[in-house]
Amino acid sequence: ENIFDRSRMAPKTPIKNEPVDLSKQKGCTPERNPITPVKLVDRPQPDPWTPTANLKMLVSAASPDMRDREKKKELFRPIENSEQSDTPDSLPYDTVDDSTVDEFEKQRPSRKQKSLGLLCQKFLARYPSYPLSTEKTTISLDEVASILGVERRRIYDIVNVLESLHLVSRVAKNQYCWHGRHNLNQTLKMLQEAGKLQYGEPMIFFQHKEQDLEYKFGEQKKETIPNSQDRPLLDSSEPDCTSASANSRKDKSLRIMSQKFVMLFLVSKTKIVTLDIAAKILIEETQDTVDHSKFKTKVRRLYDIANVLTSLGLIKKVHVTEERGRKPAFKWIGPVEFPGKTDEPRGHSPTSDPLPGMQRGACDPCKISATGKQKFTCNASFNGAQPCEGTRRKVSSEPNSPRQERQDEYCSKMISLAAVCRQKIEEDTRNPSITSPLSLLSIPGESDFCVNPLPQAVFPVVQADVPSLSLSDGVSSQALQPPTPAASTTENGKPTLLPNQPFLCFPSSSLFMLCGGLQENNSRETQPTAGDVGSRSTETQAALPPATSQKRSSHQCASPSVPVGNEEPAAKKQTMEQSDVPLSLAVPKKPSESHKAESTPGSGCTPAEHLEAFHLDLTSPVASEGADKESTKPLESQKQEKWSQNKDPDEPSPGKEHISKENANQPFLPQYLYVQPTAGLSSFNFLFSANQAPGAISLAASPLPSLSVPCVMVPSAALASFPLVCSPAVTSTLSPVPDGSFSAATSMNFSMSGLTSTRPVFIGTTAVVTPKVSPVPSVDPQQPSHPALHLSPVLARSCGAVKLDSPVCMGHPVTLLKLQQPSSTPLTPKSIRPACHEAFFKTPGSLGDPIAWKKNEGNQIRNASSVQRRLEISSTSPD
DNA sequence: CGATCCCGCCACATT
DNA sequence: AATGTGGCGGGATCG
Repeated sequence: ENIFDRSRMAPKTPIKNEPVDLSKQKGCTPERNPITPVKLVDRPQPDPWTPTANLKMLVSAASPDMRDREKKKELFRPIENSEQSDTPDSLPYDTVDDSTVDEFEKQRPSRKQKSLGLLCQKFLARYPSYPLSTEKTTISLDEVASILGVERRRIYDIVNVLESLHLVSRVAKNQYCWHGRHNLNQTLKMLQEAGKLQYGEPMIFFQHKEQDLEYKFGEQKKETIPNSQDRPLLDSSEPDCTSASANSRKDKSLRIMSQKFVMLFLVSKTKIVTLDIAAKILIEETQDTVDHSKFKTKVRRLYDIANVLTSLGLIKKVHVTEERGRKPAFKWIGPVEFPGKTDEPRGHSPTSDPLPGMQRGACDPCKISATGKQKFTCNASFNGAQPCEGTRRKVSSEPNSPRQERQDEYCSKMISLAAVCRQKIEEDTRNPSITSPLSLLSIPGESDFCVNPLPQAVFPVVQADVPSLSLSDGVSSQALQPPTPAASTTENGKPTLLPNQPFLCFPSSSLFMLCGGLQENNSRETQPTAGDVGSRSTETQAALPPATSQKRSSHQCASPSVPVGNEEPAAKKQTMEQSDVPLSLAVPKKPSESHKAESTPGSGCTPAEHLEAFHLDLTSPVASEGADKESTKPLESQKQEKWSQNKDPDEPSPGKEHISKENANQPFLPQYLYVQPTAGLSSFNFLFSANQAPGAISLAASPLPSLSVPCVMVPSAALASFPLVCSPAVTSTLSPVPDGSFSAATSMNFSMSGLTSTRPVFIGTTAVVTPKVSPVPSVDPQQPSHPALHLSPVLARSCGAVKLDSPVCMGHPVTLLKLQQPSSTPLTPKSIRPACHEAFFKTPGSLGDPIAWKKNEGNQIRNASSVQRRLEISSTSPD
């Protein structure tokens, strides 16, 4: 196209030649000449100029119209430059010129293409999220500006925000140093703490009135202001800069604003901040007084900041329905809890990862690195201390996906499910014994989706709920009650575990691992990571639906994510069907002390890293969406089924139970491996017990011991969000806890929790519960071996072929459900399965080649919208 | 028509 | 003074 234009332009241009802004031209890459022979100005050389330059030249020369067009084009070029269109000939255009031209141009250039958010993504794509420490990446503003085809001014907008989060630091004039997200969590934590100080605790920014949320800041703000000034908070970290002088300038208002803005999110309970509120707060004025103009300006800046944060995957745009109507707002989808503290559980939501492509290399590495780094291992784990290491970071990928659309649907579904679940749950919960249902929550993301539509307080609810579930710890204790009726889906959604049950549910997110005995676990981070990329969307899916609160039956698991548990070969089928639900793991053992530990924030344990990766994935809305749907339906059906099933303990959650049993049986290994889901898997995570068979499974990647297996799958999504819990391992290794007790779980959670969010995963020790009974529906629960076997096979397959559907299915928790209730299957299965399948695939792949997977699948996946995938999957499932 | 937010002028800071 | 930074808000575009 450009070509065309150029050609057209050429004539004119040459003549004028004016000055054009060469300045801008800079370093563009030289293009091929193909096109343009146009003589650029003086220099005949076609090539030399970069596309941009040419354009500019032309533009200047050209009429205004032309300019615009040109500009637009320019934008593209940098990015894609080459698309030469071929035809210069395309007469049509030429002839038509104007009209035609316009069209073209219109297409391209839209204003959005130049948006700061997009620009920021491009910018971020150039650097690895987690650069090796060894490499120091310096960023030249001029260079970047030219490469990206924008004026330097725009780069400042991006860099200033990034700097506020310490992703970059200014080293010299025109030079910035890229740090990546390694310290992001730390920075966020600081901001959160600073925010608390300033703003006071959790604010109540909003209160949601029942359904609608409102945010009121009013008063709360007040305080903020005072402090706000202080930059110290913000930057305390930034030392360098500081040089004294620094303060003075107006400085950095953008930087400061950015930090404050982030703080608002971190302090907010709902994690949603409306623009106007933020603007008011940031303005310092507490009151409305502010002049309108000032307010307006502030809002403008906030948009700039929000675009960058959105690109970073830390927030996403949502709308809040208030009294007056809907207001633009942003929801925090980044990590919420930082190791030390507990905040709210959920935090992230979905992010899509559109970017992946962009980042490509970078991403992978990052992820990988991340994974590698961390492991979330909880070493101590079970024993009380939990030393977990991991940092968790959530990384978010970039949001952006369009896909969200579907979310709504999901949301609605979820909601309904949630409601149902809730009821059930409530009922279930009643039993005190059970602590709470667990919910998995996978869903944080969901809420997002929902949010808009649902006024209800989904968010709030969710958050609260989640915590409650968990067991432990401190995590979130706050919220405990599940219940709000209103609570939206999320609550429900999460899979709750039943108290007694021995299972754990994990959210779908990707990763985590647990270790029972082992401390280390291995996490396979890499895979997970990979998963993120590829599967992100999918992953989340699993998480969602948590609703089931059912008691013991596997349902729980199922609900949100799909857990899978089973897997026998034969079983596979079954399993597959089950799919969606999150898995629950059952871990029989108990952990002894762990709980306590858990209670603590778990700073240590979390597997941050993995999480991070996951988060990314998780975050993506898309994923969540998917999850929701899947989960939802299933849930419902499940519920019913479950209910019925509940009766039969045995059948129901096969996977889980047996697992648990197995675990019980095998006490040995407490360890589990966690495998992150890869993209495909997204939802599920697998846990393997260390013990088992020998190498049955070897994960490709992982070093871990191969485990044989008894694995548990956990939905990845959930995990990400939530802290995982590890059950104590199994058996005895740890101290034996009473079976029933949660302790084990707790402990597990604990560690996990630290990580992530609040949501916890639970693992119940339960073995107790039904091990016998329930034992897994799927196959034989009883036989521990099976599981192992199953898994292994699966794994093997996965590795080998990865594709296997069936295997996959098996793994998933879902299966469990199905097993229990065949009837239900139909519904659920579909939805579920898909997920499962994917998950499996991915997983396996991940195991084998995580990376490869990503690429392959990821791409594919990406291509297809999540929805599509689902559909596809679902279709498949039927068989 | 309100929400977004691109664009780039221009002031202030730094060199 | 030149150049780097970045506040700021007009007004175009989007939805």
